[in-house]
Amino acid sequence: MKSHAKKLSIYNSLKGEKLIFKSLKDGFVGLYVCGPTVYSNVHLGNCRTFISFDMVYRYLVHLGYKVRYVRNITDVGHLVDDADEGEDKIAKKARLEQLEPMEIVQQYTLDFHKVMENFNSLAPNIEPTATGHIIEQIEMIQAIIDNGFGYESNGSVYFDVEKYNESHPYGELSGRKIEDLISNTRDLDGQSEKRAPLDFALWKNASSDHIMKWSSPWGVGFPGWHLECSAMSTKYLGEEFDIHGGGMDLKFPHHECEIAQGTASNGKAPVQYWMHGNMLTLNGKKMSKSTGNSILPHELFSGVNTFMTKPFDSMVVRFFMMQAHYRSTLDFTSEALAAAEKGYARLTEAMATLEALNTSLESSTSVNEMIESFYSAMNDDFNAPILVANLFESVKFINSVNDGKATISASDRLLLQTEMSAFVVDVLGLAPSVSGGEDKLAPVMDLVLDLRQEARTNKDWTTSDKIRDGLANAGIIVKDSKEGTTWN
RNA sequence: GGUCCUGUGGCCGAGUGGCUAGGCAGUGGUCUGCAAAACCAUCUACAGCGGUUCGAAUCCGCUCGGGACCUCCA
Repeated sequence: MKSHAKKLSIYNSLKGEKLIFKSLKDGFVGLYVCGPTVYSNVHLGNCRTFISFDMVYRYLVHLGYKVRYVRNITDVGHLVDDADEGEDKIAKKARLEQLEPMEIVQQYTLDFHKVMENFNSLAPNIEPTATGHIIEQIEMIQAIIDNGFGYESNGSVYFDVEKYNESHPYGELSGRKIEDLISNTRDLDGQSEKRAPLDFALWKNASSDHIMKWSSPWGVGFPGWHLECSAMSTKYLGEEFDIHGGGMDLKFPHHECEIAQGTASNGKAPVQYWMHGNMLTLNGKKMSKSTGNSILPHELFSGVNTFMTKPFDSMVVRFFMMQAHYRSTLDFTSEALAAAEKGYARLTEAMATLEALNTSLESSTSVNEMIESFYSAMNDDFNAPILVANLFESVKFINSVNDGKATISASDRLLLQTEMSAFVVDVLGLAPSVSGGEDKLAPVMDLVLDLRQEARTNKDWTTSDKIRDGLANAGIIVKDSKEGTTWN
């Protein structure tokens, strides 16, 4: 464990303040993140949350924690309509497309994995599915019933929110009072199976034509949505674990229900630190599948979409996201992406420059201080934008050394190289994209640039510029400097 | 309607009771055969009105604007 690990503070949504992070078990962190519902392609807004927590995971690992990172796949259980006449999203989609539910699940799970890989997001240690944990969910429901917080009604089981609220505060995460919730609940049909409108489903009775269903002590049915996360986080991380993350929009009711379910089933609040990532906006509005205000990753990479003027690389998009704090909304525009693209190029070029930098006996600036600034940024609730700003201070320094206006010692160069790479590649997860086929191109470029250099020596500017412009048309930028000519 | 968040310069975004993040764009230089890159310098800010304070963009109140949740949502 790095000494910096002791200084990490995290904004805990439950307390509403930044607190020094202390894991339940020294050196170990249990991290649970609510994953996607695989009933359609993940859009960029979904990706932001997962990328944010990928960064969190990466930094915890960088600090030396042994992290068990669990992120679920929801492949059943989201009710499309009001809970009383609910139909699960996956089942609905399956009916529409005449497919097996698990076909839908497979298709979009693969898509999700591909997209996350594109964004250089690390796979979680465990990626459990809701359908794979029906037994665990049934057991948890039984425990909730046994403890007096759940009741059966017509083959369905509901969580008794008001009963729970008598002994535990319901709404503490989202800052709601139960009286307000009751008075603000929409009108429901009188024939509700629920005792109270606030009660939420733990298990839903399935009608005969429902295609995803399982046997349970209460009859054939399917689990309620909120339950899977409780069951799976308990199974893999324990009744109490360190960090639970997810999008801001899941705070209520989903996460509130998780707290209630965990507490009702085993008497303990499950989570130490709740973390919520903010929304990605498009045209100033939350990105959302249902409203159509969303963009898919591949549409962004290919440039085929109505929002952006050109295609953007996945690493540029990731860099762009890292320039905003995870708790702030981030607005997605073509102009902002283009700015990020240039900034990212500058950062990666400086890192390449650093490797070849001439060294001196001493450094003209404190490299140690620079590196400390990387840590202090990230230790302040994973403040990636400050880290990026501090990295650019280093970029400036590197370029100054390259210009002969500043100096760096050999040991500092090595140190800076190691740490910049650690923060840019390992923590921010920015992997300079590997372009294939360069092996064959390199000798060709050597030849072409050789010919151009001959022309330049002969002051044959027409020929040398023709070569440079021609290469530029092919997407290869040639740069001349005192040390020679470079290209990319 | 209820609860909560937010309003920063041309754009994106940090931050915070006094020391004007950062990126992109702009302007003027240096360098260069010319470019590009880089470096140096530099211009646009803290929604409005009032209050607290020696001092507020930062705290408080009001007004106006934007957003989220309250129903599936990352």
